Amino acid sequence: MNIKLKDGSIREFAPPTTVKDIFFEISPNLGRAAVAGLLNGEVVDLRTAIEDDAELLALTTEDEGGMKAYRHTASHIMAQAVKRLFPKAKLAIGPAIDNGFYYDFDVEKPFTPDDLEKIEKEMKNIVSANYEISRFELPKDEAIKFMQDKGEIYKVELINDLPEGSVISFYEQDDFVDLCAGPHLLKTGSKKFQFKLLSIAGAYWRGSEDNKMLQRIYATCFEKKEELDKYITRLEEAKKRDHRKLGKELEIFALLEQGAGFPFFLPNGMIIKNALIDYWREVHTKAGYVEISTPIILNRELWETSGHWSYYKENMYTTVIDEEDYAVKPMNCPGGMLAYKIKPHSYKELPIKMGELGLVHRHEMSGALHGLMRVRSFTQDDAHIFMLPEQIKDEIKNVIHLIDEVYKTFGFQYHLELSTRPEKSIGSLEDWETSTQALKEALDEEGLDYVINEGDGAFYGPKIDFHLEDCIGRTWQCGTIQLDFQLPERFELEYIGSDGQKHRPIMIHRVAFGSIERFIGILIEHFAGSFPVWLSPVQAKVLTITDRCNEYASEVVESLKAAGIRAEIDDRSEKIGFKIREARNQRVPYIAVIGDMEVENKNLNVRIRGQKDSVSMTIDELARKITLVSETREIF
RNA sequence: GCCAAUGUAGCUCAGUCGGCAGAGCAGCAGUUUCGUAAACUGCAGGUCAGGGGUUCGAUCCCCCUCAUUGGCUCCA
Repeated sequence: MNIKLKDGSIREFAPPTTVKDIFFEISPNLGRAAVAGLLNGEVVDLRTAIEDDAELLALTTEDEGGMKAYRHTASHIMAQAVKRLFPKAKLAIGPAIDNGFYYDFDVEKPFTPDDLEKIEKEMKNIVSANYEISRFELPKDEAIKFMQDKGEIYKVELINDLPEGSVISFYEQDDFVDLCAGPHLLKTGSKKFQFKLLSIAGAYWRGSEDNKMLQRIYATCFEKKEELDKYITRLEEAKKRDHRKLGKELEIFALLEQGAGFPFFLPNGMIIKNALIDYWREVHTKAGYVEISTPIILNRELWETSGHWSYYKENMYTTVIDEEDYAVKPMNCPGGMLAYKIKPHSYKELPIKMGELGLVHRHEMSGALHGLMRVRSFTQDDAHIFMLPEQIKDEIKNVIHLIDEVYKTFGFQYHLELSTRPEKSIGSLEDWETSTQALKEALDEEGLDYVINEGDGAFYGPKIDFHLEDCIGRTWQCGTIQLDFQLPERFELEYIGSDGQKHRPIMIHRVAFGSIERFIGILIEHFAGSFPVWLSPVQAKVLTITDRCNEYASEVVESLKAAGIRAEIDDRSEKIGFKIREARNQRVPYIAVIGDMEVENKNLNVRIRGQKDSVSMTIDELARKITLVSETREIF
């Protein structure tokens, strides 16, 4: 395990043997440093133990394991506070999570925001009291009885599920005892906890909607006040960038109650959407794709062939017309399969890359809808690639390159995940093996890092997912490359090989944006509304200082428009400061101001977004600059 | 779908312990002609999400519906 030392350097660390044994016994799941553990039968602060070791200087809580112990101890403190205030509350689980922790409770009445304040206050009392935290173990039957006596039915269920003979540990602070694998800090006030209760939410017991819904309290927790503040500032920053807020302000899209989950795209939004589509076509044409368009509505027979009618029906919009069942497409694939089948294909044609910007509709659960990120109708930038088995690796590489090129255009960082065969799957083990191997080799040969998610693939084939990282560190799964063993079978796709025999092609689905609507949502947040020039709904705005300049200003706008630039005039009789404020709020990248001086000199005073000082230039200079920045899709 | 909260003017939000509904911004009409992030005056704008109930009277209390928001993956 690696330890971060006081001087910031990282070094390998073998825990002292006496600590090591217990250390891993206490926190088998962490596998990394904890802040507290057992040493010679006693709970100790491991950091002290480590500091005592001549070779080791410090184990910082920047180490994830350490932070986990903090957060988990904080969750116990919260549980204790809740038990004090609501003695009837039953405890479920309370793990540490990214940036904080939560605890699930079964309470008669759901918590209110007022309760949160009270709980937080009580937690602070517990921290101030600085209770010792001690650990004890019980055999399974006694552990069950212990929790039964306390009426903690959820804990009893948890213990029941633990394997026979396993060590069942409890942590106790003051009069509060909780079943827990640890690790924890030594005292409830070992360090002043920097926490803040964030929200109340319903959550099913063990995540299953068949179970009772419990009340979950989410909280954030850090070691240092500055870290907590930083995290809260980040949440606020994310809120400012929220695409739902900016989408409304910048008139990009609208969500109306007449169509929950069906976004309306407004003129500004359509400029962005069309610019993305133009770009998409440019990139795909260059990469040898052809484009098709398949119908939105198709009959039941097709969806039975594809399997959607039996497996996906509850998410599809269906209707009966002339006594025949129809469904609105939730995916483009079945139509794409039919398009391939329209004529016989020779091996010489493969690979065939058929792209489709397909509008799909899915009946998502009402509670899952979220702005443009989770909608019920969206455009997938889909493509199906039909190929020979020996073409898999190269084609995967081509797709990886293409998606990489697309993401770089927006300045996105991303990471890759490879998902392998799940337990329930179709296709022969041999097919899975060769195709998973092809995906791996493609990634390895490109020298790419990736995470492997064993058993996380689709039932019909392995896949590579692209997870975008936006500028405030959140990740979004967008691109995906999926092999599919199912549809070519179901649709009996064929090609004629060099042997004159019929063979089944290998097929992949892939998307780069994923959903154009969602991608726009991500772009809004990534750029905080300040889109690159090529996507900006208004690229240049011409502002007049007095009415005397209106005529010249109109000429300027006309010549910018003639150069293919999206330009607008603001010749209202308002003060220049006011007009500039509005143009800036609209995130217009080039603001040209025209007063008597500019009319006389036949030039412009231009403010470029993100630059402090304005510059003088001619109309031609501005037009050339915008055209260049737009064509190169520069980001600024 | 489930739990909870929310829904008042185009936007952001006050308000009514049940008695004719408010502000700022935006809009419109004037005035102002101004040099880099908010000029001034006036006008207009609402079946208080929709439906039902209780009441002399409901935007407010109760019920239903719709929509929105935070969650429903993190396993003692």
